Amino acid sequence: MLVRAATDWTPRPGSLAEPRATSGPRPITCLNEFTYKRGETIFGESEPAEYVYHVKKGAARRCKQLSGGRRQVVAFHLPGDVFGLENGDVHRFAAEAIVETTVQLIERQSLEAVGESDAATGNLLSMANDNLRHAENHLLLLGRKNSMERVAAFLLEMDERITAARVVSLPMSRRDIADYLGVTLETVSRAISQLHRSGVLDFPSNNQKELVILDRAQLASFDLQG
Amino acid sequence: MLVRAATDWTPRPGSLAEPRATSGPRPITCLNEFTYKRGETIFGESEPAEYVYHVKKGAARRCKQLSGGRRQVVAFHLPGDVFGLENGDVHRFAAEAIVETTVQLIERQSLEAVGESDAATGNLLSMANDNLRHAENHLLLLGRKNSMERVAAFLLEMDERITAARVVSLPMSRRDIADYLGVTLETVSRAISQLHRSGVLDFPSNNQKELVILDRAQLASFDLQG
DNA sequence: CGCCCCTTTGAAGCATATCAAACCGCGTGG
DNA sequence: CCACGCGGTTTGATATGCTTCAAAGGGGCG
Repeated sequence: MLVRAATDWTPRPGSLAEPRATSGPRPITCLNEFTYKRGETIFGESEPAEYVYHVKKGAARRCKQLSGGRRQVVAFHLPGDVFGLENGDVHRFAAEAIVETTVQLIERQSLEAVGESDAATGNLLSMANDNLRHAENHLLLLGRKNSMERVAAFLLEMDERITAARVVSLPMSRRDIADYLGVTLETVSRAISQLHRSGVLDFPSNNQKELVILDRAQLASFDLQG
Repeated sequence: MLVRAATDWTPRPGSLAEPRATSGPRPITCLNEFTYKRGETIFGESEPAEYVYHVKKGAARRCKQLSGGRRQVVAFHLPGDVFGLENGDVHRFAAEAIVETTVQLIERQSLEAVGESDAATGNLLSMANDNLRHAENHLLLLGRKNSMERVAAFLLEMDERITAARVVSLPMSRRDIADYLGVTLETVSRAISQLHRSGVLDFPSNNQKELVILDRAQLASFDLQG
């Protein structure tokens, strides 16, 4: 097992006064600056995404902590950058100040009202955000998962999307899968063979593009959860 | 050197009649279906992004060919998916039909007109697309680059963003860099040391967070170009 | 000055790439 | 109908790049 990442950086729970804790309507209408000290959490994973952040000074990292002490930093945010805009209503990654960092907070609602006034544009934005979410999930896979975790994640993804009558019909070749997962086709093949031997999946027809997942729970246990 | 990807799949240049070749205003106003055969290119890298594609049947891959025969598939698109919406006016990845695939073509302009009518929403969309572009570039890095290429790409990115008077001031630790690049901090350190020994960069002060890039061209040559 | 944390450097192990060959389903043509 | 060839897949053996484990250096701050 590869364990490549940080365990020693400690977000400080509840160390912040205003921006993280509030939930109701706030006196701020649009702009407001706030300064975080080195190492402080700007927002945590799964926190409500109430603000969008505009970096004025300093630097922040946006990242996710995975099991096994692994961490993936998806982006660094420097002065001028805007971050924290989410598709859903919670942040999918944590944001932390790398050094003392001043951000301008923008209420999300003030942006949303505009976006939703225009259905067509709202759809465009929603599409872009869907793509972004997929890309960011894939960053975790490519950055921090080993080959078995990658293949398990892939099969679960396909299982969600293209199952017809319990059988997953993969249209793409092993090479396509490999290039998607950032490994070689041999590695993909070996992982699938191992899952077959473990009884997690089976090949109902005599071709390799159709498979049945026999033990979804065990397959999920091969994947890594964020 | 790791060479992990495909060389044998061959997009067929100019094999398509209508959707790829046209440039002027077209009779299609909004919807139009088109079917691609297995292996056909739906659009190539750097082609004008005139349409957005809605998959009706089949499957497509969106990918980029890198030097050294490496390829990264950034996404598979299955029925119901929409793809091909770009921030700029060219496609940054190629799209190819994996099997016989029917897509609904939507003229990009018909969407854009709406988006730009609303400046605030246009900005939101633009922000989301900026994030998406960054994430997709990072997918290439995490999926297909070796450690030296990753570190070189990182230094070039930081050089563009935080150079003050020729000196690049990195606010983040080696561990942060490592978790961003999907390697260990030791690997980052070794790569930077090697670049130092090669005369590509130097440390003007006696701390490791400030560095000067002496030979930008050589540094770029350590990176991998898509 | 001395401690602490971060970084660098070294040595060894391991996961995955690479190289190679066998296997297999499938279409083709004899 | 079967031999043949072909592309894709599986499996095996070896190589290697990066991780892991370990320890030494070095700068900043008390």
